[in-house]
Amino acid sequence: MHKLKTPELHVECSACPIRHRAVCSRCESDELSQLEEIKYYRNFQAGQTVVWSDDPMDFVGSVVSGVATLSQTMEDGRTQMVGLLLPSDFVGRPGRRGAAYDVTATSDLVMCCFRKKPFEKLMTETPHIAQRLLEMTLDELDAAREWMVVLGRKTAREKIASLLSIIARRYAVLEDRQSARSASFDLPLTREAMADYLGLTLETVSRQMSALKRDGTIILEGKRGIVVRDMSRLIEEAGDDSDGGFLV
Amino acid sequence: MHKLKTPELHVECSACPIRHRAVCSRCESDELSQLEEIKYYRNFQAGQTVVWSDDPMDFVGSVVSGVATLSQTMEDGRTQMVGLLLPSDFVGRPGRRGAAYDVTATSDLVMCCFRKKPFEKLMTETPHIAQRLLEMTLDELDAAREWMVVLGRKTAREKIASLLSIIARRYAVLEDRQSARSASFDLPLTREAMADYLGLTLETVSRQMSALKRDGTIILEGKRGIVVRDMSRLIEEAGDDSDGGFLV
DNA sequence: ACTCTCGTTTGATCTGGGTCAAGGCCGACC
DNA sequence: GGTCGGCCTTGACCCAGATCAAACGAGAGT
Repeated sequence: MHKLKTPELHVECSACPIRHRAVCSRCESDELSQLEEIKYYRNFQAGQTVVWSDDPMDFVGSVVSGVATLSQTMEDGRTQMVGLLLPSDFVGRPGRRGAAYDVTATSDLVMCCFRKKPFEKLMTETPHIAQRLLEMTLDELDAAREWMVVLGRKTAREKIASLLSIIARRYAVLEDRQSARSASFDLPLTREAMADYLGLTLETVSRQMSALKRDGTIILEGKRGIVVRDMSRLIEEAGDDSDGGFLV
Repeated sequence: MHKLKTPELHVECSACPIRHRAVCSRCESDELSQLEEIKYYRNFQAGQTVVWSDDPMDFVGSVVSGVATLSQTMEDGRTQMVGLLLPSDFVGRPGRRGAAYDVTATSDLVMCCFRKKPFEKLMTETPHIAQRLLEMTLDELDAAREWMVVLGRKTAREKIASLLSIIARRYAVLEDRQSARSASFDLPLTREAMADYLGLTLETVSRQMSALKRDGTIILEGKRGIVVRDMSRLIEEAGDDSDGGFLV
């Protein structure tokens, strides 16, 4: 986690995977300078759409701050979220035409972007960037598959607990508080968005949230604030196999 | 699709992605010879486990013929399939420790394998292999996400229709009969395996199969043979968004 | 031919979560 | 301060799919 010196923007790019994960891990300065040239930042407001599923999507990038979702909608309106993008997550499909999913900001969002063409060129010229991207894509694939278990086999209560523990864990990592027994964070999703993630209705989400509150597993502070008293309790509620893995 | 000259085995490797997709697409002979050295074939019988989810998994490879599944099981026994491996699909996680999922042969299976260490070495030395693998992993990710929609938002009938049309489409591609109006194939999965894929019970799967048969969408020939009268009808039953995409 | 096993089908009943409907809460805007 | 519009909560009822249970069919072994 380091400050970028893009003074016009004053953004702390704790996230940028290319710089932080792919490049910094090897620190080759010529790549850094190439990346600086094609890099730019974009801001979105809560609720705004970043790209539509069939837009050309001429960039790739990663989330610096805020939360975005990837979702897919059937013609009759049923929608399913297929990915949750938290700070440090990468978006984009190098070598692919369209976006394939709707990308929506669910809170105010800052993204660090690279124009796609030059990024792809850079990728073919710089072997370990492709390797890093493969690495990251494998992580996403693991997360997606883990999520298939949630969608296919868990009860409503377990689904909610799974979602909360994933988000809590992710923020714990970002804030380096991983060993804490309790956790608190702002849940940047509406009940409807949670429902779309979990394959439930918003009423069921609401009822299960109330139930978890009622028996003391979580505390709701205002509309979005969530306090988890005891992470291990929550993880147990999630019915988690494989110790809860490292979803999303 | 070309014959391999590995005479000891007499296998037609229509599948091997490294050779066929990554290498053949560029045909660089030095790589071919390197690959030949670390390549070997493995046969499995129907029902046999290829690797357990926490096994070290010292190889990567691809399916030459037959069908395998990737699945995950919760401690209480609920299981969810997270991937279906048909001929030409790649298995393995270069740069990863374990297998992460149970891999099981659901029919007699031939795999073309590469020992992992040398394969990884080759990968770092040969940029476009990493790129090809990234490509393939992105495809898998798309398939997994498409499947999340099926699991999260489709009805039992739509789920069955989705599964059948995915498999039909995959075999159509393999056999190069893509434009055919009808399709027929052996469904190499038990009702239980289908249920595990679809997040249903085997009874529900059986009932929905009977229903699809009853109203003439499919014909069952013996226990495993399936004939689809009219693919477009089946795809419609699948409730498919995005024209049915290119799942799995 | 008989029977054992394994997968499958079908029926009867139950239930978790969906659906429909009515308020409640709170910040924004007049 | 009032009311309007977004969310969220809660209740009452319903239904798709789960669960429980029985029986069927086909291949394999004796």
